Amino acid sequence: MTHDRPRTRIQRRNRETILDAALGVFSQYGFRGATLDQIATAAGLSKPNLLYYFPSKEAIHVALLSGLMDTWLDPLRALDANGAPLDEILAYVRRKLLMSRDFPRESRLFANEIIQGAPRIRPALEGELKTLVDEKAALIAGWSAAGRIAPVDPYHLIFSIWALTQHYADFDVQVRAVLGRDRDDPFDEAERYLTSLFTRLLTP
Amino acid sequence: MTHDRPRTRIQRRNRETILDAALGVFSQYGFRGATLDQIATAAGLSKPNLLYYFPSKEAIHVALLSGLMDTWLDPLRALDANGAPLDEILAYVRRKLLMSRDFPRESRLFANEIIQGAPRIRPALEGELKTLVDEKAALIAGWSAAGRIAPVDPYHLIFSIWALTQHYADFDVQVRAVLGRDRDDPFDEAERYLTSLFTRLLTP
DNA sequence: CGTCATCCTGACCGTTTGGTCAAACATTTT
DNA sequence: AAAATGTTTGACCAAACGGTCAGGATGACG
Repeated sequence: MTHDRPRTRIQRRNRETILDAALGVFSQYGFRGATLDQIATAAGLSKPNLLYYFPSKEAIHVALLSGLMDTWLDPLRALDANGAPLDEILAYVRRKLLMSRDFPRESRLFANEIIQGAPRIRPALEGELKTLVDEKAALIAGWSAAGRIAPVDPYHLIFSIWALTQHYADFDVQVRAVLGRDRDDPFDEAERYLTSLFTRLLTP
Repeated sequence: MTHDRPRTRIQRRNRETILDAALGVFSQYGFRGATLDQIATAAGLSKPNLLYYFPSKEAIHVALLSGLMDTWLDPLRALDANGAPLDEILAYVRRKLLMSRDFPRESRLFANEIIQGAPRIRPALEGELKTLVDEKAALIAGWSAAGRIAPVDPYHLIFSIWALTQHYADFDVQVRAVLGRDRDDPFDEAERYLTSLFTRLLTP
């Protein structure tokens, strides 16, 4: 059984190779659209060898998703109650946008899962995710009530940060098609635009 | 050959039934993840009968996408150069949000296609879509330069409208999971929030 | 070097997939 | 009512799918 925690370096290396390859395939085609052969080819391994490291296709997908959820929420977790409200939120936007730029495959994997109805991570959405958002929404509502930022619905503020930042990862093809070739990097432009947007929105 | 324009009522009815069923399946599982059997079952027809009306799985997908593109751009097309700038943009946001509420499957179909790298509609993105956005971006830039709305990057303004409105369709499951059961309809809340957001952003 | 656990693969299996086809059934036209 | 046209299906096919397995190759280690 190699399906527990990895014991050797080969296991660690190959499991990582597989997850990296699977991330690329799953994020593009979704769970049902991805095939073990695609993943195996991308990983440079044989199909039976994949199944030596993971018991099934679904196990690979689950491993990716559960590993992802934590990373994905980190930027929000770092929202600090002791910081300056506007700066904290702008910093959060920036962190989230950087994740879109540096981990677009992860963003698309997540998007695929949600669009599909979140069959595998619904519990995490209603548990872990909701708990964290509730907590941070309360924090933002506090800032709002104290007049330190303009009054906003904190939940929809968070949604709008997710939507705006993830859009540049998930819809990258569309963004680049519309902007054309001879422009600045979309992510640089987005950072300026989003900073300005949220500054205007939240300044009391 | 029934693959040209429909001639009889039965053809018109069945083609529509098939497209409606296919929309549900493709929008949830993506092109590769969807199966003809799923579509056939959803449509209440036999699989060979599907292929009597459409030559292939891909033909169904293409029929959906090409029919969609026009509908999808209509709200933006209606942005009127002669209207009051802020009202025009707010009305556009509202139209787009209504489409997310009333046609979430279409939104997800589109999202799936883009996330996948737009293999079937890239030309439309770089042609039809880009042309329309360029035109409307110029209009918005004009309003901006004339001081009728606050200065903004018109392209990213349009992106942000897309991102914010489509988020409520594509990530519906997540939105509802986070908001919980005992709240207002997410789309009503979103309308108030987005109206306020764009008003603050664009008021000079 | 030997040995033992780990790692890898070719061949294979049952099922599902997109698609075909001849023939049956239904409808319209004459 | 008969002929012609349009619609539907059961049976079928080759390819692709997720997964298994016996056994060979490769490494770790005394």
